[in-house]
Amino acid sequence: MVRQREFDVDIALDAAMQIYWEKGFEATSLSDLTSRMGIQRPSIYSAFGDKKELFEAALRKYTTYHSSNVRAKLQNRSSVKEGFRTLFEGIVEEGYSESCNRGCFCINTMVELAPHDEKFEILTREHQMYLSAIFQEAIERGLRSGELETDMNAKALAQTLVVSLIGLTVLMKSRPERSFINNSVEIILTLLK
Amino acid sequence: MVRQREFDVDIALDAAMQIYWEKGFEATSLSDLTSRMGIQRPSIYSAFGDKKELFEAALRKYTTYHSSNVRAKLQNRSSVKEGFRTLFEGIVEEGYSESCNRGCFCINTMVELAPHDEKFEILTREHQMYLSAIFQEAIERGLRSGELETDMNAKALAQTLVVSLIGLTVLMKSRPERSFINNSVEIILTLLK
DNA sequence: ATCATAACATACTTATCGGTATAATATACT
DNA sequence: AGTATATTATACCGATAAGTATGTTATGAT
Repeated sequence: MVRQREFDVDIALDAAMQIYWEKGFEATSLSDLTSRMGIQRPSIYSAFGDKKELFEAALRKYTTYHSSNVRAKLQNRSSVKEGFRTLFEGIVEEGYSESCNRGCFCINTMVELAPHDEKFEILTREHQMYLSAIFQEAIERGLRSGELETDMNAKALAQTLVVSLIGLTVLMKSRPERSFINNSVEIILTLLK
Repeated sequence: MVRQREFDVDIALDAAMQIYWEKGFEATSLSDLTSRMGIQRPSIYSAFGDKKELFEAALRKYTTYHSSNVRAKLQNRSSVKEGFRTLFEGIVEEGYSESCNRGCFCINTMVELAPHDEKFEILTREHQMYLSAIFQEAIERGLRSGELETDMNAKALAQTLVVSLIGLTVLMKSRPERSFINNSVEIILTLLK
């Protein structure tokens, strides 16, 4: 039965993700969304629900995409240290190259919505926990292979690297001098020894 | 000549700071501002300019207040290490105790406005640079007194602590388990040795 | 006491906000 | 072919956004 949808839900959601990522929840209007997604207002409501539900779907899409991205960066290297270096330096390069520094959609949401909306407090927290688990696995791999010989707890170290990555990502938004960032990255990476 | 202002500009600005700090720029309406500041709309415009100029004034007030707060925490201790511990643990306690976790107004602005408004990119960057300088002074004091004997560059170390503090402050918005934060703080503070 | 001036409270303007009612259109099933 | 149903585009809704015009009130200078 019935007429079928003319747009691809996943492509539309990706477009929504891009604009929410760039502008945040409040600063993005439904007109922004319709023009970027290439569909009309009622199509958004029927496919995704209201503005906030669409935002949640976009953020969920982002976190899965981001998780697998991070995992890939850490796994596609034989050296764990090099994996983390690639990850951290990637954030830095991205920050300096893009004209508008979007940063990390999840971190942006942690700042904008988590304090006022429990759903996003949980969603963003869980993503950070997941990243921490990915980091921990990588560190434990390095310990087993003998590449790392730190006496620090792998979990605690992973958590610290998550905190550092958040700090770097956020600080990049103010476009500080490269030396500031480079200095920090070097010291953070010395934790992996 | 002429009628004199019935409200205290500084008190009104403080009220504006509180609400902007709590809700951010976009989510704060002029009605929010008038009710919290206790003055009428035209009074805001005549005393502070438009919504964004008021925001800028509020942020400037915050950064000076915040800088001196941080400086005090680091200086009112004989031990530099204890000073940093007080600072970091203060952020953590604040985050868990407040019902709405406002975090740091400057960091919030770095995320919300810096990527889209050069004025705030500069303003927020300069505040972080200033904090870094305060941190560096404290570290150098510790080196001179013999309390610290790190072989790391004091400036680079200060910059790393700024990055870590940003990361902690932001992550607190998702209210992670205490152990996550405590682990991180301990490892970050081991950089000071 | 009068006058010039600026702060005040009220009420308004224009634009845009998020969200929806409506009617036309297209498709799958009988 | 006809019918039921969901999608589409258009146009609209009330509410609220930021910002301002207006007339009243208070004060310092003459």
